[in-house]
Amino acid sequence: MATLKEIAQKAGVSVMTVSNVVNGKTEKVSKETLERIQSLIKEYNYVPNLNARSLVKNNSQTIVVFVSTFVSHENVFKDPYLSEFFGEIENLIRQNGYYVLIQTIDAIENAATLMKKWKADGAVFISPVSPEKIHQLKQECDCPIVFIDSCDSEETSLTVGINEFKGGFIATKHLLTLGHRKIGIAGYYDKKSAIVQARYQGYIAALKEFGLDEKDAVILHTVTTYEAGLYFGGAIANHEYDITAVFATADLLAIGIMEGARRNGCIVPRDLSVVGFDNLSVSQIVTPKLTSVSQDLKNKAAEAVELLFKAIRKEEIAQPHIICDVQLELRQSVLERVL
Amino acid sequence: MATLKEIAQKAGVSVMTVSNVVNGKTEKVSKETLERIQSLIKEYNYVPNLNARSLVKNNSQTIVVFVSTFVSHENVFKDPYLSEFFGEIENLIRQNGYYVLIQTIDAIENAATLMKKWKADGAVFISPVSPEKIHQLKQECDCPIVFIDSCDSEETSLTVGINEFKGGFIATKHLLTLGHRKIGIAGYYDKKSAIVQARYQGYIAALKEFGLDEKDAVILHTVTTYEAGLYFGGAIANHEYDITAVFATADLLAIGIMEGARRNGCIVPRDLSVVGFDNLSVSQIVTPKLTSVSQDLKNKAAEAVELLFKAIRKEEIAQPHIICDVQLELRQSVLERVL
DNA sequence: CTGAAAGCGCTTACAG
DNA sequence: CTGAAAGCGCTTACAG
Repeated sequence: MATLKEIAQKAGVSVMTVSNVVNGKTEKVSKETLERIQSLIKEYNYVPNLNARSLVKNNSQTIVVFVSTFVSHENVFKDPYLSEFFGEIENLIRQNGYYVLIQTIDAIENAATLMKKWKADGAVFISPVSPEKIHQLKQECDCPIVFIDSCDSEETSLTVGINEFKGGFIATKHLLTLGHRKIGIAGYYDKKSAIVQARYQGYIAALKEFGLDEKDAVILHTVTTYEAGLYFGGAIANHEYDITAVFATADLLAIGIMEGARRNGCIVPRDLSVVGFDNLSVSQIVTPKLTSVSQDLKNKAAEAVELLFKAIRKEEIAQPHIICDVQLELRQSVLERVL
Repeated sequence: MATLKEIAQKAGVSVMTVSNVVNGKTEKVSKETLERIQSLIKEYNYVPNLNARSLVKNNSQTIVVFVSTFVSHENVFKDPYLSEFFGEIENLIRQNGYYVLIQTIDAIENAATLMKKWKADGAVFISPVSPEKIHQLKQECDCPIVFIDSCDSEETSLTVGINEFKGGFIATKHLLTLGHRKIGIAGYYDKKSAIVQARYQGYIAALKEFGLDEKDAVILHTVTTYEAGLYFGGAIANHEYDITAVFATADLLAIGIMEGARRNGCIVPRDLSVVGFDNLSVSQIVTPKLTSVSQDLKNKAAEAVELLFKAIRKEEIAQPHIICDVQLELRQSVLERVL
């Protein structure tokens, strides 16, 4: 492997001059020297050693993308939402001329060490992190970090999320508008999860707008998997819940509910209307196609990366907490309720 | 940020001694010194600078995972197969104590430069690479590289693939065994793609085993998308092809075919049997559930990573070309053909 | 426009 | 068991 020094010797110039042309500071170099060096670089196939550069510059052109395996200790890239979002993030970081180091972690504690080891210029956490952990991470790290789908109101935290409240609201309102009055909400109802809480609040707000209230809420507490959906779909079909529609806080859960209901003789949307959340591409493939709350992943990723690079460039950040819009994708899993 | 030097000063020892304890060479250090240094490391929260270490060791504990955007310039992580496989690979590399740098590339030419810049210890290409490109990459790089789903017979190339021939064979044989004699094969029939060729050869071999031959083959030439499937499903329903079953070389295509056929009054599996390829998790969610050729992604990833690290450790490699087994997941999209 | 030199933080023989 | 010193390949003031 050729080094700066070798190229400099062949060219009969100093190392510094070669360094300058490698880094595009060509205004400091005479035309002849420039050309001579450039052809030498080509000839010897010179590639700068990033480790050496990073050592002196004390950075690394690297962004670490963290994804947690807290919940499932499975392969997190099986999750289509996470994979697709990661793809968008990777794309944008690369376009900014940075490298992406991907790291799945089971304990947030290791994250800070990793960033320091690498002299990372920034980091993105694409799975939710609690406010306490966010606080801790900010203490330990000196590089900017953007947190996705995490709730933290501190001015100095950078977060990008979606309007969870609105998601719950428009899903429920859609069902109400079509005449449904007995509407369940299915999901992992965890008081600690701000995300789920917000969706639930949106659900309640919609109910209230139609003269119902909290005691009309029907909560189907469950993990958000296809299999759980099968179970609850069956339960609904067997009238264990008195509802004509259900808002599932995850598409896979919704799809499971549709299938579970069908297996028990309850046809969606004729007998039961279903709205999902996430608008996974699979929701367009199942029968009936699933009506779902959709987020614009491309936009969300763009906001996150923009926020990150603004912070890296030490620009002023007017709005450190970005909330992306959601909308309802109308498809075939919802039908008017004839009263 | 604390450095070795600082810790050494506080401890009243040389830099080398601290380096030794950081690297676990504790047998060279007296117990008291060891403990003193360890507590200092903790107190000052010392984290070694990987860039400095890499510079002197001329490696980086880093594996680059390349995924190409040749075909679609879209977000490649939308592809569930690729995402899941990447997740498995990432998992295993990390468990081996290495870091993974992910890089999507549109031109293979950039790959070699990147590996050199980073002093990568190894690389994995998770999308197919042509034999010529493989040859070129091996010339330019000095680190081991494992190629997934790529065909190259050179002794010095490391490849991990699946038994594509068997995949085509068992899918077709399954249909034949159930009485089907007019069986189409749907996929991107590209003479240059060894993968597709092998599946096609398996299809033909199965036909021959049942007294049919190449002229009984019905090729539905198409890109392997859901939308294309919709079209061909419709075409089949409208008798544009004289077939009672179809082997689709991709699940999404197969699912599209089922839906396209259904929309045109042709019910799967009653009127048409369908076999897919890849066994994506979505194939278990659609109605009817899709019978599909399945590969063991976990095993494939394990083989790839084992091969890579064997090469990195310079162990002898008995078998540089690994072909993983496939099997047929029987579900609901195939029915016996009553003659 | 170009050069000589210091230094980034680490590891590694070599010597004691 | 411990240390002094060289060196990895680069960048960056500083000087001319």
